[in-house]
Amino acid sequence: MRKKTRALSDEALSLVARRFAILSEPMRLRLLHSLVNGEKSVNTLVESTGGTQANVSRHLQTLADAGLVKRRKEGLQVFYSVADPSIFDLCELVCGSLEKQLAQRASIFG
Amino acid sequence: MRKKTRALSDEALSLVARRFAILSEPMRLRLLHSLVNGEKSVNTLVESTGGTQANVSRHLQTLADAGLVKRRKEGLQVFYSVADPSIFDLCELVCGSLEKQLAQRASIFG
DNA sequence: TGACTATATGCGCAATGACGCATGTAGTTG
DNA sequence: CAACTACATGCGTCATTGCGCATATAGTCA
Repeated sequence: MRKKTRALSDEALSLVARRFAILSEPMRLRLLHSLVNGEKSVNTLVESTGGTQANVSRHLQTLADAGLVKRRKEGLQVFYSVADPSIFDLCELVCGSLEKQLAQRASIFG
Repeated sequence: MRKKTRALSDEALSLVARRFAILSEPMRLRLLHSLVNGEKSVNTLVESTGGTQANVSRHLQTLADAGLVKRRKEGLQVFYSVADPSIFDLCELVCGSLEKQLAQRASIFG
């Protein structure tokens, strides 16, 4: 081994960045959160998130393309479910970090 | 408690999304990776990442605004260091998830 | 003060992505 | 087949953001 940590390959970096980008949209986070207790149909998700049908569908497509959710068709309806539970670990880590930051800021201001 | 998980507030959702957005840029990930072993000056980071000075500076600004890195000025130079090590946990989680996905795809095709 | 170095920033361009609207497609039921 | 439902998608628009270029600022040294 020459360099212990050689320059990260552009591809690897792009993959990781892309994964974070998928999670950088409030509506997609909302959808994932709605799916935390199991699969739901698109219509159910539309109602629980308050988004338009078109927008919800597109975001679900994005999540599915990234492999974060799974699609299951049953008759007229399509059910989506979380394919990669590690997403929630990610969100918890971020939330914890944000809480720490807010707590610090709060202590600064009083 | 009425609803165990009430609709996530827009503000909270935006904060989390914003945090993910910060991490969704390859150059910023590269910068953070360069900082894994301790603080570095902007010039050092320019060299180790291969970016332009202006671009590196701006990305560092973005990371600093988000509270992910700390700024320390010493004479002419400015040293940046990781302020929130949980970032690396995030990246490892994502990498692990991506590896799993790739392994699955590989097994499908071969 | 003036020259030099290290870093930051204003500006313009190009690419990306989210959204709404309308429409397309698949499946069900009569 | 026609009508209906659930979902997907093409298109146009708008806002955001990354980048390069040039320039500004801050600190050092002669």
